[in-house]
Amino acid sequence: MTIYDISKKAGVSIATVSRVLNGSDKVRPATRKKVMDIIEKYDYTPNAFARGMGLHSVQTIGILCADSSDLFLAKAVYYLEQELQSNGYESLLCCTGYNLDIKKNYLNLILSKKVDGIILVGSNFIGTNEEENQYIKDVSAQVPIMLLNASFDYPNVYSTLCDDYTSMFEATVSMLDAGIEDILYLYNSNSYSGVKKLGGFRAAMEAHSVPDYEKRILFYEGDPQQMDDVANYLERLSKKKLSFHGVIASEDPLAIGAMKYARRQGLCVPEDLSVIGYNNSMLTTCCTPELTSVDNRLETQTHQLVQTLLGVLQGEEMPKKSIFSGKLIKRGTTLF
Amino acid sequence: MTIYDISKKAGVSIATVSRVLNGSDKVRPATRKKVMDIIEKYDYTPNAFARGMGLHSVQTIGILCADSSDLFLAKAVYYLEQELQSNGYESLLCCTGYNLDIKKNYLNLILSKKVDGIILVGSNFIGTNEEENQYIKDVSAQVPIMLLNASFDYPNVYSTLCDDYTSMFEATVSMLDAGIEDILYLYNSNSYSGVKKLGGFRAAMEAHSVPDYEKRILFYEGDPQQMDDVANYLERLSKKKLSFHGVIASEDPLAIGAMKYARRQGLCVPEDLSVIGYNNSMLTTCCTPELTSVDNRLETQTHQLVQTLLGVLQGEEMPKKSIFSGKLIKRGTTLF
DNA sequence: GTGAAAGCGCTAACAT
DNA sequence: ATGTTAGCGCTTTCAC
Repeated sequence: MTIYDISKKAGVSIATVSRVLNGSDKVRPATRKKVMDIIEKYDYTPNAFARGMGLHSVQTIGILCADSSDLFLAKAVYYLEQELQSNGYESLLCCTGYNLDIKKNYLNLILSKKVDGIILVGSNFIGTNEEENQYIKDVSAQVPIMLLNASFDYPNVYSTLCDDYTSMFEATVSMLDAGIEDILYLYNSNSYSGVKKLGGFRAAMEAHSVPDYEKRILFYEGDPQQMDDVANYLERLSKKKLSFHGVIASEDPLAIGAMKYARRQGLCVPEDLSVIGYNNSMLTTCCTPELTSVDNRLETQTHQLVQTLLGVLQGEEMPKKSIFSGKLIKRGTTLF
Repeated sequence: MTIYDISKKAGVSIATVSRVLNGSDKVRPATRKKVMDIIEKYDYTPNAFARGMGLHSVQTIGILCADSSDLFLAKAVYYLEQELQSNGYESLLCCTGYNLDIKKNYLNLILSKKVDGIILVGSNFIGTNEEENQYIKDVSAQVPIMLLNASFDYPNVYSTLCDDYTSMFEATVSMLDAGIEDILYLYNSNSYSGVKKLGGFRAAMEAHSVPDYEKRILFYEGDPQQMDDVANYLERLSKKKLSFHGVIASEDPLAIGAMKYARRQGLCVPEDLSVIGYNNSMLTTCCTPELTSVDNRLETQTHQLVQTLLGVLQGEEMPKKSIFSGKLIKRGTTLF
């Protein structure tokens, strides 16, 4: 069923059908109804490809994320999808994995679909050196690039993020103020936000003149979602006489791993060990005691990101960078 | 930059460029190289819309799921995406929400993109009466429909699922055999698999001649992910003198809610209350004790689904229905 | 207000 | 092995 079939059945030209389809006001109501009836009767839907060819925009946004099964990313994608949808945009999702070359390919692939803009979800799309980020510069020449939870200063690139540095700084200070100085910092990513968080932690330790804190900063290599493995890792560590009475993790699952470790060691949380997670995911309320965690206001972020994008697409001047402060949600794994 | 520009610069016809682009073997290597060089030099990417118009297939599969932030669905989507990708297919994801009309719209929308097949993730796409499922019949006339975790017998509709009936039957029997008869069955969906699970539970109760079990079958109306609310719900219930020493839930979060309830009441899990969840999600290892749960072999399912789809697309005759048995993963919330 | 006709960029059948 | 050309289904001038 094509526009020709419909026009024939309705006794009008294809131009008129097209006008009805696109809501032009230059169609007599009677004609419109006649055409609409046929369209509905035959359940006709215009071919998106043919349509996209003529059109400049097809009201579609490309969303790239490394792993849609990650709790944080999945939620972000969901919010974005909903927000875009309610603004009349469709979204095209690609899960790229964490490999740089594959990410590049996907970016080009999604670009060839004539998307109006691209959202990169998660800070893992931004590398630390210029060369790594070249592919973003290239693409930004064609469509606006929106970064969620990352920042990159370049024309036509817009960033929306949580102030992870300050959030982590404050979370750390809370723990220090509670008298815990031997804090283990557990992280698993050197992404943009990963670096910021670590920076915040270090700054807090410096500000409190904690001696020798670097030895308690640990990069966890494995899959953080395997919380038992995280616990194993910490057990091995404690045998090496590295003592700690607090754990701050860059992600909730790592924090849960620390809680598992504590349980195995017969340590009480929070009396013997305080734990703070990050992301305020649903995991925080699954464990006992419930996990104190930093909320990075994901929903606020996604909302703002889409608003900025819509503005940009309408040619308005929009802020290049929107930063929201995070918030420590105090639950049962901390005494303060 | 179009195929015409490239052909001009390379001094060949557009047909030759097209052949190079599509990897035809009827191009002399020298010609191919000449064209490729130009393509790379100008960083040319063919227009996907123009391409899609000519082509019959664009190697794209539409994936519909109600809510990509649901732990189970997110994981399913992820596996599917990876599997399709490694077989040379792209995927187009839409999150539809749970409203029937919106789901229908999305189906049509995704169809208009000329996808080669459509995967409906989660049993909430299949209703209990014929009329609800009409939209699936309509679409199946055009492309194969793959159902994950649901079943619907109709031409060109293929189902891949876990034998939820038997899995739930066996899980229930395990608990009954352990001497617990007053089991609370907590569920929140009357979807295809929801109905199967409940059926399995009932059958087990019948088989053990448990009296009066219907009064302990409870439909939870709220959002199961809000586990505190689930606990509240159960507290209200226990005040109404409904006693139970076991909880079987149709989803892990509901089971976690039950564990929260137990803790508030000062009940020990599993000594005073046994709990079984469903889906074997990552939540099962977040709580204490860890949650016994039914594993529905999601990865096996998604693998099989994609294999079946690929077969169908190649015109092979494939099984209309693939059923895998689930498995009870015993952890700390049960004594058996 | 409506129709005729010229593209949009590509694929594929056909011709050479 | 390569070129020519007719569509694919739609949008959008430009006439009427």
